[in-house]
Amino acid sequence: MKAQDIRNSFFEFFESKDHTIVPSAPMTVKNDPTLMFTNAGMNQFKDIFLGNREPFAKRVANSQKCLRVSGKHNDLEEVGHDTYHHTMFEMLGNWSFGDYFKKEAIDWGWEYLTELLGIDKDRLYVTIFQGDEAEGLERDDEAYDFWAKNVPEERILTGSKKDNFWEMGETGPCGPCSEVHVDIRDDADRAKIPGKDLVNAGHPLVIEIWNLVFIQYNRKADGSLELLPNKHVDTGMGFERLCMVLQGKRSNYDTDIFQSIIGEIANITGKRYGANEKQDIAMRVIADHLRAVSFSIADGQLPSNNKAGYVIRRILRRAVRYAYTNLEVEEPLLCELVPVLVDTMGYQYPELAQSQEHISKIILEEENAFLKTLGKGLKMIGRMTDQMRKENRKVLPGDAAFELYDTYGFPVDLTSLILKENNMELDIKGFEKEMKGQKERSRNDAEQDIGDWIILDETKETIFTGYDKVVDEVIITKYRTIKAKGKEICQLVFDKTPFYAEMGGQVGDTGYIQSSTEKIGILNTVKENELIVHIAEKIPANPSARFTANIDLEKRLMIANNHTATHLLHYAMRKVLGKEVEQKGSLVNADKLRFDFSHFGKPSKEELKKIEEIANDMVRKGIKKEEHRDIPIAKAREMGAIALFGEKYGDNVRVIGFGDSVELCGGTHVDSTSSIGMIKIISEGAIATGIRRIEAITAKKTEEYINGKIETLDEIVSMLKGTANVTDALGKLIEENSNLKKRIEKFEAKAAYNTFKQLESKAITINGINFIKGETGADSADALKSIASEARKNRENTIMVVGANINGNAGLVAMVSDDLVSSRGISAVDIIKNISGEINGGGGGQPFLASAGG
RNA sequence: GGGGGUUUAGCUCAGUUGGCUAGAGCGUUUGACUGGCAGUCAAAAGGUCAGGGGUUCGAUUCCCCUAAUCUCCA
Repeated sequence: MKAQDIRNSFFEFFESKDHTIVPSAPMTVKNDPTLMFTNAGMNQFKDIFLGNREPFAKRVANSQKCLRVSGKHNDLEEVGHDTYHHTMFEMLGNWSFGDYFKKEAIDWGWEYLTELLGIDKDRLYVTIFQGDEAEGLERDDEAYDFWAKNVPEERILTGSKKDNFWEMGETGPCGPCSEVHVDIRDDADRAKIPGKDLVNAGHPLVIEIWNLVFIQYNRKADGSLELLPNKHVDTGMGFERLCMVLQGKRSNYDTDIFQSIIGEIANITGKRYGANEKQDIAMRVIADHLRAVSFSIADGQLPSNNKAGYVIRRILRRAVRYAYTNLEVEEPLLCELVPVLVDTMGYQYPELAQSQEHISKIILEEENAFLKTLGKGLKMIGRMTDQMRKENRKVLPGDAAFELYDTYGFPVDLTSLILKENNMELDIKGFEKEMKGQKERSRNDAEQDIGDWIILDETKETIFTGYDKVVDEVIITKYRTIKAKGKEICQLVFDKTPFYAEMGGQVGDTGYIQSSTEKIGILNTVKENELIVHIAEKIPANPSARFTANIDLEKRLMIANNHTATHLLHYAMRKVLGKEVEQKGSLVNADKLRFDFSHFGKPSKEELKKIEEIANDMVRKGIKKEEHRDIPIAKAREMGAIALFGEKYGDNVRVIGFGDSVELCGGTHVDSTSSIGMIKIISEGAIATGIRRIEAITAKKTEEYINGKIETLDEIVSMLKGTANVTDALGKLIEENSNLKKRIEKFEAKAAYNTFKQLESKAITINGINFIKGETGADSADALKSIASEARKNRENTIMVVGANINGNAGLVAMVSDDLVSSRGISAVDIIKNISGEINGGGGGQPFLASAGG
């Protein structure tokens, strides 16, 4: 059975059980401070579990692309060394939101695996939660009973809290879970040790394939558990493992999902998979990481130097490192593999196929950059080993290796390898100590104390009224405080709010709320998943009061100007530069707008001018806003609305149109484009391969900008005595200036020579050495030095000391001609040190020329 | 978010207790050799030493701030 057929059979099975099949959410996560990447199928439903959003369907199933590389689940360092760890994987899942519970979840799970897929029942084991005394939790007898109807009792095992109690995080929904394990060893091995002894024991061929989570509790900040009113089912089945089982393989990497990629690696490198363990590891690493990086880029997360982007960069570099050491590949390799990946996965994930060219280019760029980093590191480590050899040392100190790693990004295992090749070793303990210190610092910094929500009102969803209102009557439904680094952040949630929460590049609103007794500033508004959270100055003395919420109007208007201008520029760019221009990110605040877009090559000045022209024509026409709220996404597409890849849209969307510019957008806009006044692009540049950024301003900011420019120009014109052609006049001036400079230099050199000559005529002889001294009219230390240099150029057997009044300070320069320095060891520095006391100063320099001041 | 590094000519980089009139290689321009090109030799142009502030007689060098960039940790 091909991978694609297996995926489809899952969808068809749960469709027949009245489930709605939904597409995978993007692998990159926005609006959730606790999560950078989707790491489980349930992420996109988190708000439903938390009770912040009503479910759109009671039963849902999907295949979710996941990435596990940071935080609680971090398998990165395992990947490649065994046959089943992955960074990116697909998770098949079925979900019940307050609908069916343990019975159906268990029955259907068993039915799908054994009847539909025909997995041998003798090879399956299930586990249930054994209970936990400390938590006051009992054994999950319910689950046991339902399993017992399908499975012989000796195949039902119990598991501890670690394996069989699932928690989303420190706080939040949780509950017991039941896992299905499969034993794919051959019969001889199975006869020797019974499979049930190997369940959850880390055996690569006795593995968990499905986890059924029964969410029935909520974990509070104080650690206690409370029963949820609505119980949910959350299941996850690792797709790659399932394929391995069904295709009769012993390794995930032997399935058709990975084999095409590995085949291509073998093809390019000329090495055979299966011939050599070290090379096999590298090939698995590369195949796995290629998927993670490519999908991430397709979802809009490019490799970069911090946060999520940095995680992606690290994955990519790990792959390059393995290619470099184990496969001896010293040129970009991953970028060559993208087409094969698109061939095998593009049908299920069209976003991948769409950005193929872009992905290849980005990866190529990254690979080159890292190969350069490696080259630098190799040079440094070469210097270190040379030094060690000289000093006859064999052990590289841990802090040196740490510096290589921490500051220059040179992988420590490579350091270790190179040392070994030189018959040296690494003080690994010292390295780890440094590493621990680094982690400590970061942890201390990140420490924060999140309080429980204090719930005043059971209203779940905040209604956003800010499209129509700027002031609204609200009540606080819940609030909490977060302590971090001695600062306290107060968060408020309302039943409804005119405050726009930071989203889609548009910054959050600020303003204040007021009751009959107090007024509290709102410093920012952010989204946590779907929850609109107001960051307040403080918690109100009486949180149950009624409040009037007021947004900062002036700021909101500027933001709206800039957001609408972004749409107009986007439209104009697609018109001028072509339809392949796609938005890759944007920032809209009260001061300016920033817009990143995909485009290869620099737009010409004329093109930029044309873009501005088209957008400003639309501004002047005073086009009225056309807004459609809550229309089906299919209809929006019919209207020609531009949607963004890597963005999660619900079934119903909001469409904003200004004339021919039509976009899906949740932001706030002006009623008529005339409010924008004028759009001015103030910068354009590249930020990554194939990605460029423009910045622009609108309305009053444009006026200020243009007036500022005109003022400067006026000043220049008046300085040039009102000349007609400023550029010509300036050009002439610059040329003249440079000619004059050259002439002055010549004169100064000549003057210096003359001064030298003049002083030389008064030279005296001491101990057979010509001695020249005197005060000069030089006005800078450099001029003094010039005079002394003339002497050095023209005379042997000479010592010279000259002085001058330089801006009220005494300046002295001493010169000793080269022959005296080398033959008699006389140093100008000694001379200058001796005499600088006379002028109350200090000095120094080289043996032949030294200066002092005082 | 925190730690460390980097920023010097168009490019790649030197510059060692603070003082050399700030250098090299490549590239550019010009000249010579050659039938022409490649090449070799010679010469020249090209620097607000990232920006701002401070210490000092004097800062590319030391200290502080800002920005960009790299890197590690979270």
